[in-house]
Amino acid sequence: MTRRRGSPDARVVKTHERLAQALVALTLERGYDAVTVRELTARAGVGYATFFRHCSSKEALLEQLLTDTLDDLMARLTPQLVTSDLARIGTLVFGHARDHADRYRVLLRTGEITGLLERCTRLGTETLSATFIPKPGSVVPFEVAAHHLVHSFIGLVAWYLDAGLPHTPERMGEILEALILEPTYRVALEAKK
Amino acid sequence: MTRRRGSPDARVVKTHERLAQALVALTLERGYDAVTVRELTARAGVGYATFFRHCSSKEALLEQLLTDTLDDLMARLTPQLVTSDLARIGTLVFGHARDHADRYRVLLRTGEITGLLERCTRLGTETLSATFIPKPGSVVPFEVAAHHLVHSFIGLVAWYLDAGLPHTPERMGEILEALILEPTYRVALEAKK
DNA sequence: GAAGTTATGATATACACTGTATCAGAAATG
DNA sequence: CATTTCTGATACAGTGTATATCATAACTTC
Repeated sequence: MTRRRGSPDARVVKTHERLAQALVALTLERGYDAVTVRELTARAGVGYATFFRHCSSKEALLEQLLTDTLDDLMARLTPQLVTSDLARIGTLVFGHARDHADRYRVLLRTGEITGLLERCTRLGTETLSATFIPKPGSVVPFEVAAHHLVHSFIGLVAWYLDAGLPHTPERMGEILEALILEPTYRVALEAKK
Repeated sequence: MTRRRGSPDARVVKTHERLAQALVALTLERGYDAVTVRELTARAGVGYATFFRHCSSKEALLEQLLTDTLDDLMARLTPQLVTSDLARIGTLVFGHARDHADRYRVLLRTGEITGLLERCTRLGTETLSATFIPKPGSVVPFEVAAHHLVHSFIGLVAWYLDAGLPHTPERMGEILEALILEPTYRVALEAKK
């Protein structure tokens, strides 16, 4: 039974951490599909049956990894959003990706499984709608601009990780601004009055 | 044994077509992972063992679907590339996607499995390198620009299909130009002299 | 159109992985 | 320290993969 509040059993958190870490490591080694639950538990140093006491499936573990990571990222991002300090968002995201590179690699590489793009697009569209309105007469619909912004942002993060973190988060923030944010704003968006 | 040349056995092509069609249909219905080879052969009206005489696995069938589709697309695109008629590329690609919408949906939805992004990035980078050089002093490296171009292009095609083909290929070509091609060229590329 | 070649269908089988159940023992909480 | 709860080990049924075999049907070539 899950404990309601206060003190989670130390064994539970330890097992969960080991499983998540093993999933990341094995996915990077052999690819997500090739990883079996038996390998996973062996790598984690955990009994086979114990896995199913934590997750209903391998996908559920990945799903929770995404949720945890997104929650952590949003906790750092939200303060910048309320102060409308949009310029720093790029730096923060790329810094977060760098700090959790392996985890990000797994989540981005198995993005279609976790529904990462859909969830981020929803977040991004809501954020955009709060700050911008469609630019009148633009050839680019608002919906397309929002999708493009999120999708190419994620793509840039994925490239950053695949390329082995060749630049600082600040530099990547500048690239993001020049290649994606500024053009999208200029062509399709208008600041809310 | 595979025939060397001339006349491929009519049974082979029929079986292969049925299998490919069944894979597309079932993937759109239940999702790629949920599709089993048994379902596949049942839907295709083909014996179970026959599947493995054509493909080594479900992934191999998907892989071949991607190869066939990319070959067909490139055959239509190449003439435009040599005449440097880059403006028409967008229209051609979106038209091709519209004409083979279900197949595209499957390939884009399972992109990480088929390695679609990697192969398209290679193609796109080669094409770009033939026509453009890095813009001196740009904050955006050539490699990043090439990756961005291809990745966001693919993302726009994927949106087009998910949204249910709400615009004409010509209109999508204009959006592509305004949102992706023009900004990337302006910020990071320079025409070869 | 006939002969020979080749793919197919049906069936059986070995193997791998999943997900669940059980139970004794270890570890954490209060 | 006593009780609760998690864990490890093991067994098991169910499902899906991949291969092998053989009689039959379909196709190509001449």
